[in-house]
Amino acid sequence: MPKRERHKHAAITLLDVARHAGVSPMTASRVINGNPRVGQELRERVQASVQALGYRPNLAGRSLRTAGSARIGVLYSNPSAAYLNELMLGLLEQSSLSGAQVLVEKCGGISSQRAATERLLQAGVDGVILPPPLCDSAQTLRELDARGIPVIAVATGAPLPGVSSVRIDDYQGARAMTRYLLELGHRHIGFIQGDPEHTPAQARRQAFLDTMAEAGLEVPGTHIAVGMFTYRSGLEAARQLLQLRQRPSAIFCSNDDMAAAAMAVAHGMGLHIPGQLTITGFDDTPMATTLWPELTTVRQPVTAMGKAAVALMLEQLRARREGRRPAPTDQVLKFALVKRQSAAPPA
Amino acid sequence: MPKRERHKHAAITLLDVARHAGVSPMTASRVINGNPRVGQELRERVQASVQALGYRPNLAGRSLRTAGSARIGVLYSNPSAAYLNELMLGLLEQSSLSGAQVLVEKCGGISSQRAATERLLQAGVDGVILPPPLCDSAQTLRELDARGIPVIAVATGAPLPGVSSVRIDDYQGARAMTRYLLELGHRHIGFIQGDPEHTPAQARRQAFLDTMAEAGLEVPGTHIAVGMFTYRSGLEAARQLLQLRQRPSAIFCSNDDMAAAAMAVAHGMGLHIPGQLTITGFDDTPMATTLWPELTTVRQPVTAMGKAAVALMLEQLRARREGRRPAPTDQVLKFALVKRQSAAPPA
DNA sequence: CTGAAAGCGCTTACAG
DNA sequence: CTGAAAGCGCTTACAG
Repeated sequence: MPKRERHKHAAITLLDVARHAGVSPMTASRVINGNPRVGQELRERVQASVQALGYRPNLAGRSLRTAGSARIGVLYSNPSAAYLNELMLGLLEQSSLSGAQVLVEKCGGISSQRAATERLLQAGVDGVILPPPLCDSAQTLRELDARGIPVIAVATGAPLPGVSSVRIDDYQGARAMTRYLLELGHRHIGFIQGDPEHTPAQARRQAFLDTMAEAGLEVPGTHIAVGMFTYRSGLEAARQLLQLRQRPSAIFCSNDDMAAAAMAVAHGMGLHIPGQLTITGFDDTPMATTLWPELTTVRQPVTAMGKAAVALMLEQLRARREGRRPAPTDQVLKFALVKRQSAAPPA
Repeated sequence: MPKRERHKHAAITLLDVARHAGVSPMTASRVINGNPRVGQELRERVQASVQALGYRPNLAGRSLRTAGSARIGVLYSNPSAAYLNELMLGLLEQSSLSGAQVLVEKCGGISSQRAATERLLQAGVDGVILPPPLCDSAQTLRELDARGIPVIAVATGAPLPGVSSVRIDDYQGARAMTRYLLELGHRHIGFIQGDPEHTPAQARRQAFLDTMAEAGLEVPGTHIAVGMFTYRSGLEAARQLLQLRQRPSAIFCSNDDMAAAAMAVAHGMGLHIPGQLTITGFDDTPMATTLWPELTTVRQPVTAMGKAAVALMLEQLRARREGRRPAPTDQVLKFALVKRQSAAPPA
């Protein structure tokens, strides 16, 4: 086959594998997809052929039949660039793996939510993924539900009944961080909270207060500063906390951006971190490892959450196609307390 | 058709459009792909139908025939998380649009480059995209070339002859920034350079020196500090520059991470930015708008570069398939000088 | 300029 | 447990 010769790296196809193993394409397909209804011997022969030929499935071919042209809309409104970036990475990676198509729409205010939703529906999306803060927008959720479009809320702090979600347990995450600070010996801990309208901010704050209370520690109102999750708001909040007569020995910030700001303020005041002041964050964005000292924070696996959201959506669409009614799923991924250099016992 | 009724949002297919317009699927396809060999009237009818039905092509179907299962390898070694993130976004977006498949391999040292390359070839990739710093690795380039695998170098500072690349003009970018600082009235400008082994670092440095020389300004050796593109190295370099007897009134940092570090150091010394000190960066990463004051920097369109790299690769693969010998292309995207709040005239 | 036929690689029913 | 047939949505030759 001279035509094949020309491009030396023509990809191996399922047919090649089947021939090499001496089975039908169907059997090869079953083995590759982990279908258990295949005899031991054939299974092994196919697996060996896959190895030998270095076979990798062609996703276009697969998706044409399977996830079959599933279209997933992403409606976002105003998250941080870094966050959306990481999320999209997971979304695109998984959809490219599963052969689904991703359509992205941005919307500004509430008014344009309607228009953006319309555009997505017009394009024939089968389901919609909602990153924060839209994941908590009752209006958007209602509208999509009315059209019969399945929705996955990503990173909500309080999943609504009937809505599927992919998230971490913000409450437990903030609890773990608070406990860690207590274990280090801190007693006067300041807290910078995030946008009060966002459910994750609420959960993190509540966890902090509860955990302190359980340890028998009272948190004076002055030790809670309200930020908006932005660096700039973090500057203001940190100044507030660090100018107190009795300065806290540690500041727990509701996200990394505000922690970075707190660090800048502390450095500006000549405070050594973590020698004189412990600062911790939440999210583990790329910024956390850029800073010096590197930030102790709670890792939120954003990319993995993006992948999970697509996988979950595909699963639900498949269920619908088969006539089942998929139950709303609340998928909670694991957070991790990442100990770096910005936290230490109090002086 | 009861089956169709069940999922209300079944996507419109090319066949639907063709029927709606009363033409053959082929004609519809031609119109959608901008093929000029279609009569005016049919063209308009098809376009109207596309609008009316809200048709969006199914990429899986298309790619199966066209970009036809093209596989693009990405071999990366050690860039910053934020950079890789942004680049991958473009890579995945474009490949998902074109229906190409992306396979990613990470390699550590030089030794593992061979192994990683092997793995990609084994998987049947048709071409390889090389982000920095691998884009400048003569060894990797040679190896892939020997196998007849086309390569696209991304963001190299000095494209090698015979190698296709997608990049910005680092020299002109750094030149524009230097000119801007001169226009603001700065004469004593410090420079923090990046990893001396990286070609973009070299180009940026040379542009700074040349532009200063053209303005008749001598740059004392003490005004050049060597960093490694990392935040941490930026701290050290900034301290060095700010402790000079005659402190520069502006510091031009070779990337945003080091600029963020310089800001932290300056704030630590109680210097007001930009009132007492101007600081500028390069790249325009998400960090640039997180900081306060927001960073004046040179925007490198990383996501667009990722898209362009995939598009270029697909074009070259197509040329090969058709028997042509694609000439090496050096695609230079536009940078932009982004003026924010960290730069101002000297006091 | 327009269209009928075939096929990209894979998997879903349908048989045995 | 295994396989022959058909088709997902699109586009590439091949005709006219």
